[in-house]
Amino acid sequence: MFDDSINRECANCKRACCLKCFPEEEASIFRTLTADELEYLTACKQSVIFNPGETIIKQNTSSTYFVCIKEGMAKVVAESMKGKNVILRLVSSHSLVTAGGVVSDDIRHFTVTAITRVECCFIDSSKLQQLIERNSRFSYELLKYNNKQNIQMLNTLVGLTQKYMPGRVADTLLYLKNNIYQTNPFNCNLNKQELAEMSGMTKESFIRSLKELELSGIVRQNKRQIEIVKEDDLMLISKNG
Amino acid sequence: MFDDSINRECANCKRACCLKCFPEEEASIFRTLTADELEYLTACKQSVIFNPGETIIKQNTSSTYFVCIKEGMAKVVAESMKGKNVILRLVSSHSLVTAGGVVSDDIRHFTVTAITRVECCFIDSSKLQQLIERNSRFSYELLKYNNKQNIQMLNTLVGLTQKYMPGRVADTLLYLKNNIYQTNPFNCNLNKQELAEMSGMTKESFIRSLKELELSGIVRQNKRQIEIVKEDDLMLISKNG
DNA sequence: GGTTGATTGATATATATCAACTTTCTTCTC
DNA sequence: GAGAAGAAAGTTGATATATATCAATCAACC
Repeated sequence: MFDDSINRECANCKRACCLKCFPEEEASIFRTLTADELEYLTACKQSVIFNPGETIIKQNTSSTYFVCIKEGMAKVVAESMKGKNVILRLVSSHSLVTAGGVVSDDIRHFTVTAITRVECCFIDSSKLQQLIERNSRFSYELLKYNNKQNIQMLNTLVGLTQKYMPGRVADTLLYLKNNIYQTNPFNCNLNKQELAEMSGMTKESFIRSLKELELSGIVRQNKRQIEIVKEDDLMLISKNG
Repeated sequence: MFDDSINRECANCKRACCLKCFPEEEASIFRTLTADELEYLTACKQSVIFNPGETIIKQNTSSTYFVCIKEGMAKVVAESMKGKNVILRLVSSHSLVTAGGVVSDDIRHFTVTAITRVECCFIDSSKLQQLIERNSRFSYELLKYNNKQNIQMLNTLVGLTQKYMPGRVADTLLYLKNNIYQTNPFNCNLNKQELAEMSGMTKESFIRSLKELELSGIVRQNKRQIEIVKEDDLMLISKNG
């Protein structure tokens, strides 16, 4: 889709300046920026590559950067005591990741870890503040984006606290199909531990619950490929908790 | 603190126009507004009074208003299927309540119900959008406010999904003392059912868990008055889940 | 005196934990 | 590049436990 040579150049140089990170066609927050503003935002940004398993942002650390994912997939994790984690959502290309900080404080409120190889850019968060000053449409989009995440988090909260395991597993599967992979038999690049952390349970419980769905003929799985066979039934399970 | 006659007038007239709703001394989002902008925002706002138990905002309904609490206390509730609710937070004087909508969509994502007698104002949400256009500091504060709520929700999510009952009860009690009543033996105007809904459990479980804390001498309770006797111990329980 | 909220007890159940085992992936060696 | 050895991930079963549910009693309050 993009000029490959530019992408490769961008990936290699430490202080890349390619605007391709923010494609105009995308329904991105950044589409509200003028060429000048985009130039300002992306000048001197740091392009970094992470390998699977590497930490991109670490919870409870202080930072004055925010991150834009250019390529690959990462998980947004809330770490609690005793290594019990909750995966809040997955982020991929063109996602803006502020990790809860940036505007309210400089503390990262969750950890972001690469699942696949991730190409991303670190941009100084003060630039965001400058742009909010200048461009009200940008502020508005940012606010909208924030709000959406808030609502998503609300739904996650209600789901995790009120639904039984089958409902939570159904939610995770539907989220993966509809929001992440967007194909039906999808090749899941998350392990069972991670899927369990998305569903608020132990991996053993997740496996058992998923197997139930398999035995009912609602889903099919082969290694890491998952197929939702009876989506209506799965949605019913999601709804009835 | 305020001129009583104005307050009374404001409470009585259906289309009140008093600016006292947004006191300058308060650390309010509205302090960033100019006199003109504040005038614009508050002109023609609807002042309404709700009795305890009455619904101020109803989840899943569409609305083009947002609410400012002038006086009293209300609970922000996420309703799930089968009457299982989660109380997300309590709001009182000078709280801005958008119920998850306003900027992203016009759908209310949770219910707001009066606990005490509540005086509040309904303001057209399009005005908010106008002010975001005009005043970047206001946008910034709004964004900050949104972010804070996001982080609070995150903490709630992690607490409710990862902690055992004693930890969740401890969280609720500390929240009430530190953020809501701000006195130590506080007179709680929530019933046990509501306290349970704040802690993600049934009322029976909440009562039992609270009694444990009472028997350990960590809290004391007399009717609806709750006193936190050993705050350090309670914080430890909150921390260790 | 009846309705509502609070409390306690007995029991059921969803889910976690622990442990064993199997499969798949990785890496090293020849 | 094939096969062996080791590590990691996945799976299954038995058991423990946190929490919900149901039912009954008790206290408070119009």
